[in-house]
Amino acid sequence: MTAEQEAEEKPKRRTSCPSCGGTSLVRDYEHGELVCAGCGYVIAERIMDLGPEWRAFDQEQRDKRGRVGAPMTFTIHDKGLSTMIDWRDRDSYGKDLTPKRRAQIYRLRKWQRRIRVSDAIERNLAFALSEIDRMASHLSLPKNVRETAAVIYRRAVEEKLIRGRSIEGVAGAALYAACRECKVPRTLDEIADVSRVSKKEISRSYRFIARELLIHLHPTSPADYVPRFASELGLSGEVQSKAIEILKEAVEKGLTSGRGPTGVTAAAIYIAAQMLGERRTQREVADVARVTEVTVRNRYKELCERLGFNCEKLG
DNA sequence: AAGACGAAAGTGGTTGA
DNA sequence: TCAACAACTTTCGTCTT
Repeated sequence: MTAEQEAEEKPKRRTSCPSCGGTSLVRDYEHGELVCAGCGYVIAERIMDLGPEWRAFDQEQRDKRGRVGAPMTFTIHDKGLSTMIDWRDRDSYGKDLTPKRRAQIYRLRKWQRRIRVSDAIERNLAFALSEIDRMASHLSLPKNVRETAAVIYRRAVEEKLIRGRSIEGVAGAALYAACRECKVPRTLDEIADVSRVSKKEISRSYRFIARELLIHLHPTSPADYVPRFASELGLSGEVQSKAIEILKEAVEKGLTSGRGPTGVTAAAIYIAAQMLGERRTQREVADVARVTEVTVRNRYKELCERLGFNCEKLG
């Protein structure tokens, strides 16, 4: 049995190296790999890091860095997490404060009260922005996309579009819009995967804020998906350019309108890879593009027919 | 045996009355 | 609000490499 076949059998957990038989396996979380310490054989990729993302060298640090404690509550305005200025006019040693100090503390308390009122909006914003950031890092999105998403979200707040909608939904929608605006498109599915809400909710929010904020994005160009899909398939730069070339022609002939851009992209990559002898199966291409083989096939057929490729001779 | 192909029925979202 | 509709998916059987 080959290593690949063994790796396919998911439920099994590897305890020994299929290459050298060694039993000391190392989890390399930095690269997300399970590696044999003996021979360096990479047994599994994309393993999940189950531990915290921080490191601690002693108990004190662990206590400090651990975030698992009493649950946050959303019913208290500040989720019970904010620092409160004590009402007693004592310092931390329990001594009385000087009159001057007391006056200063009084002013601080006053401001804390005031700030809390406008805090409702800020709180909403802070939560949404951290949510955007969380999703963006799951999707490995660059900073400019996060910034754009944040700007869109802020505008949505200013226009009072959040009311009646979930913060997560709008955050997802903002991120989706930002991705498209920055020409690093992610599909709604991908956003939904890292979001806490459904795809439906995100798309509803997206349509709504896009209309209200007068964001009109051009329909996503299939070519924008090429680099990501191609690199996920481990295809060369030549294949990418070829795919983009094919797509350009397809756009000119109107083969893309009304079609899902990902399906068209998948087909173009499939053809390009075949032409340049870096053949990938329809299944592989379909998987990275998150469409079905059938869709790849249909687009592929159309492209071949209309662009005059000879399907039979491609392989 | 895996991959490619195609038919047919099903699904979720859009559109227009 | 509802039905019609196009795109896409799911499923499954057959053909090809």
